[in-house]
Amino acid sequence: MTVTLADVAARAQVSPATVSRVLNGNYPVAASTRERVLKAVDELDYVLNGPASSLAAATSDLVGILVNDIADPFFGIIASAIQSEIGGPGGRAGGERLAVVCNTGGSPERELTYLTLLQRQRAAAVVLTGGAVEEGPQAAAIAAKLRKLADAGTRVVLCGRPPAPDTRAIALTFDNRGGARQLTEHLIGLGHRRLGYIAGPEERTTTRHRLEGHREALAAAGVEEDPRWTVHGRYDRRSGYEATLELLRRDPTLTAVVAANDSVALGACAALRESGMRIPEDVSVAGFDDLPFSVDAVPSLTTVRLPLADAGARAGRIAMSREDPPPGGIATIRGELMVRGSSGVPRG
Amino acid sequence: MTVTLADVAARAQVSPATVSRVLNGNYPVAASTRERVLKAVDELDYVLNGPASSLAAATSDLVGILVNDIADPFFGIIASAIQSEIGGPGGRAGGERLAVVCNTGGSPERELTYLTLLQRQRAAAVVLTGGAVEEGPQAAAIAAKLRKLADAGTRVVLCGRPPAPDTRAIALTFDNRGGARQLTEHLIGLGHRRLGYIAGPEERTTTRHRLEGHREALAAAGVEEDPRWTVHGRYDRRSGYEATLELLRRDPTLTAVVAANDSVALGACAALRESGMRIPEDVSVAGFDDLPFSVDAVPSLTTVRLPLADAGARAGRIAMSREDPPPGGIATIRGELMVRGSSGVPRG
DNA sequence: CTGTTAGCGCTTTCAG
DNA sequence: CTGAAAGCGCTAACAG
Repeated sequence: MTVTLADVAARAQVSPATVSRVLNGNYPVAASTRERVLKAVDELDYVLNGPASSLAAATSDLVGILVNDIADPFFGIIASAIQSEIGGPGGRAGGERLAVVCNTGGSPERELTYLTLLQRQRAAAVVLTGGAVEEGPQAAAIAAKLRKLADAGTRVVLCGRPPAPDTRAIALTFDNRGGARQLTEHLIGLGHRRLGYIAGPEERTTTRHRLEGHREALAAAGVEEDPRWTVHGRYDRRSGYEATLELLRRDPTLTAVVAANDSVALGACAALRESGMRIPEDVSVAGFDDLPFSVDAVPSLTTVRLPLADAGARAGRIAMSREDPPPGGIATIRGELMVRGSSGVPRG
Repeated sequence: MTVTLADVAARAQVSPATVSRVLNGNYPVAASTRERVLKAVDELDYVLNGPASSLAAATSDLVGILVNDIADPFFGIIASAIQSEIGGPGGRAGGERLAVVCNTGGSPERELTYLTLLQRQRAAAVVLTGGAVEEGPQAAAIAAKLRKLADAGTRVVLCGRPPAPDTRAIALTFDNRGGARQLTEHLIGLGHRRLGYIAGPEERTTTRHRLEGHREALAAAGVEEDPRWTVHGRYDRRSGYEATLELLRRDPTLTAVVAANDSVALGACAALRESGMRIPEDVSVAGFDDLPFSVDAVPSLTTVRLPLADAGARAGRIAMSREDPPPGGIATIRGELMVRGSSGVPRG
């Protein structure tokens, strides 16, 4: 029923070994033979059996990309960039690699499951994107898994994620702390002293680093922080909306709201507007990431631009060994403060 | 070096077959034996070899999800819903399936490449999302490929994509034509007679259907259309921005702009605002899809809501054979008109 | 309920 | 440059 390599060999009057060699293009084959084989492949409409090939060669063309939330453009942009560097020719068997993205939903359990699945498939490389969860037994299990993957020859790259010690994983980390600090310094420079902060989920590294940067700026300027000014939520719009309402309830005198990311910031804007406050006249708002929609929000959003696509592309090239890993296996990627319409001098 | 099933069998003092059986859980095994095997698996830190397993069983746990643009939440939401129905237990070997999303970038060539790659891997199912390209040799090649996949036992489901005749693929189609028609009828009902239309890329089915719906409404109301009122672009914000500037240049008397989707509509809003026009007082704007950000745009966007998550979930269940396919293999999913702040009576 | 026995389809030395 | 042969690690009858 299904046509195998042996069928192709028979039709091209060569041995299976030869067919394999032309298909993989990793061994000298006479031009005339190659053509004959290719012709047979075409006529028979032959499709290589991936599992058989992977089994025999003990490697595969699968490359996994793990993201926390596939519906969030933050990850979409990174994943897209990674794929563009991976999808191209360069793999074994036919030249193409199967770059696939796996949606973990931010859950360490699912992350672990996907890593195991990828390990089973003997993936050629794995790229983990976005912040990690730092606590709980899962965190250690994930580190252990990364180590095993690396030991088994799978290339492991972290993109927008802090380094994982003792795992041999290459890390391209965003300087979330520094970016957040710059952003809050900007607000303080404008005269703000009462700043609300909408943080992401508690246990994530990204959340912690951004919050720390914010507090560093506050401390450096001698601004005392009120515990009521920090609220935790998720990295989405709705969360920003709700958190802002909560902040306003706790302290209506706030003059600025700093959000964990741009989506949250837009939710914050909506909540402020509905509460009858103007942006930035009454309250300034700032986001993080500089996703495409942030420029033409109304008013346009002050935020920190992260070079998502560049970082993703670089991670992809490193995963494909087309670019050398950074010295020490760790690179820190800085963000750039984008001052726009949503931030201004405080009212009153 | 790497531990195999035979090693586990030796340690648990059973045959390899038995180990396989407990791992796959598809065959009766004595509880005591099972425990012994599981213990050995754990102690040896054994990981199933996916390729070997797939080769022997002639199937795999891979499920492919093809999307046009992974950075677009439209696809992210669908993909996420599909994965949530697939990722769960239910596969062979260990219970988990590897649901992976492949980013085609809207290119038929890459779509074909991914389908071939998935075919190689003997994927259990493939879900194609979003509009298709209808012309060119690639279109036929893709149909042929889908047929072959189905013949080889891979379940093929189309989600938000028109049916593919003679391919045995199940289709969950969005009623783009009907939704677009309703939307334009709404605008006409408000009194608009000079409507600009920003269409998507020329050759896509989604583009064509939405445009046709728009024109149907126009024709039904006896509104004559000026060819200058239609501009083609991409499905993104920037495209909406540029197209709107172009429309305004061609005919400054337009009172409404209908966009191919919500992202395009937001770009249109930005362009209008920069041109000094108020929404909806001077120009009404309408989108399509009702993505999450559309409600709290300013003003909130009049659009057509597509039940993206529901459709994705259903596609996922059908792909997993957990839900019966619709009669005839085709289901049409309607959109719902959402009238919001961006549309109003025409000026003057 | 468990063991034995054949392969699944391909890659890869090792010869020629 | 090409062929022969020996597995890769697992599953699936088939017996017991």
